[in-house]
Amino acid sequence: MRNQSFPTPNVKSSQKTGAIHPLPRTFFARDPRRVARSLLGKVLVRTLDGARLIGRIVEVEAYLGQDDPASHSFAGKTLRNAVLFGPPGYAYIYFIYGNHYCLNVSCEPEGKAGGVLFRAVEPISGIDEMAQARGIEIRSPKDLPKLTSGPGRLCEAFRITRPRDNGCDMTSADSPIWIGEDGYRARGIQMTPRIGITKAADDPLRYILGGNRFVSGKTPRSS
DNA sequence: ATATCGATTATCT
DNA sequence: GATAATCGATATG
Repeated sequence: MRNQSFPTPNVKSSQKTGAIHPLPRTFFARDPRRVARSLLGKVLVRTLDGARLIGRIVEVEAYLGQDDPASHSFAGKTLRNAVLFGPPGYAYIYFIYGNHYCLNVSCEPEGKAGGVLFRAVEPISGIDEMAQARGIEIRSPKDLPKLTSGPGRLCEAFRITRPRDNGCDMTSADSPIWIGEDGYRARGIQMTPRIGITKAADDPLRYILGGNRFVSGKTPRSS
């Protein structure tokens, strides 16, 4: 049995994509809060083994660097977090809980730490490959969020690992992982506290497209 | 419906 | 030796 895309007679606007242009490095050379907000509605592009996986960014978190106790860069530069202190627009990938990888992009000018964590994307293209990478079967549209809703899930779906992908340039369409802009306009942006942290847990540094069903966490049900 | 828990390892104290 | 920017499974109301 193989996974199969189901027909999409009425494609939503968020799932359409025309020409995709990479974001310039200056986009990332800013405060992670502004980068995070600006990244909503952009697309994450993964090229691997001739396949192109695309997801629209619907949930991110800002990590501020040396002033932010929740940031990996809070205690200073180490081998692990070096990318966060380097130039903007590069992939910082870490391994967590003995199980999962998580993807960030470095922000701020070189020398100042900061990053944005990718928490969820809406699958746009390469759904069969994502399902295979996740080891799950998509039987209905209800199953789609299991592919990429959550930082560990999206890395598994896009086959992103630290040994292979840490430090890769995310501003070039020639990179295996990059971020692009396709004309889509984000709407309904909301801010909430970040997920899964114990320090600075109340700061509203999580940015989501409100109402988008691919945002991680419990799906709100109407009464 | 929510709550709790085990997996499994890089990194830092 | 303890912890962690998570996930999926299981238990319980």
